[in-house]
Amino acid sequence: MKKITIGDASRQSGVKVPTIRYYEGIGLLAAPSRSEGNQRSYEPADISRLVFIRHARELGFEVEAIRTLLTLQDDPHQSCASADAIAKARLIEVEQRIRSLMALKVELEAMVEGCGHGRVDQCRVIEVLADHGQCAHPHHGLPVSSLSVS
Amino acid sequence: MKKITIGDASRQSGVKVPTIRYYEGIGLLAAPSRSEGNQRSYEPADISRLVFIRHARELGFEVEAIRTLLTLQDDPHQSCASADAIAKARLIEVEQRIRSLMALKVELEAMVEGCGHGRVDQCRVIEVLADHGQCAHPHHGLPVSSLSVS
DNA sequence: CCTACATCCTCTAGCGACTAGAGGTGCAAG
DNA sequence: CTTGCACCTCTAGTCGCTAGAGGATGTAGG
Repeated sequence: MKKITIGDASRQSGVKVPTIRYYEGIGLLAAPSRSEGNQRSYEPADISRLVFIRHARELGFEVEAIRTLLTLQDDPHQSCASADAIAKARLIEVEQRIRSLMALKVELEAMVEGCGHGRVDQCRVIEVLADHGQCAHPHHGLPVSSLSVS
Repeated sequence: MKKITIGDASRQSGVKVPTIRYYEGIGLLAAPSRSEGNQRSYEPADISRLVFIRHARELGFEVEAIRTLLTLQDDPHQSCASADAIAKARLIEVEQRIRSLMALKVELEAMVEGCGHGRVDQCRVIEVLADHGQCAHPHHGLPVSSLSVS
């Protein structure tokens, strides 16, 4: 048995070292055995689990959803209805988010296009922001709190 | 002059009461005058500023970008090149985010469709998550850290 | 065997943009 | 005068990490 250090686990899974420790802390990944010098030593199964987690995160699943998906994976005789429901919910979220972003895109394009590159008092960017009534769409349908840049 | 309470300011602007106080704390909104009983008393101009901020947040602008946009608005003789640049940068972000989400949508649809609604050991949702090689696309192009649900 | 140096360890604090709650005060209606 | 809501300040929590301090371990070369 060759021992997999946390650094190797990171390179093999694509999950950063501090993130692996973080996942252990929140109980997404079981605490691995330790070397004599107290260093974490992973098994190939842990790498698979990390890849699973990373992929799910890339797909935008929340940690709590991933926790559920992982317990499902651990017990393959269960019905996969929950996994299906989680994926479907995420799909709906993604579709809604795409629609919202499309509306934003239209509005941002109008702002940028309308800007005559002059002074601020003629700038459509500033103007549109100050007066929501000028929007192409009445609203974008998202609570302010739910916005993210990325 | 009728005094506008923070509650009225909230209702008129669509920004929640604690968020208004938060914006004051981070210097996005000037501290208003106070009533005898130490309660905030807003002017109509403050409401406009809050509407501006809310709209910009709805469009996904970061607080720091909004801070810049607000200083531009406060000095209308400046060139609006910065405002234009901020809006353009945001537009590019939105376009990239839409592309990423479209890729996710394709993958999630394949997962959901492939699920035979049986047991977990035949579930494509779990399977795809465990093995990134099964993805339609090699990757989604986003760092894990940049993902958000909304 | 000694020294570098990378990698590992734990722990705490910070990010952005709020949100929730505790514990207390102001104010307007009945 | 009391009820009850809206307001006040302050601290701490949310999510999913990320950064840094300060120290221990492991490995490769001399």
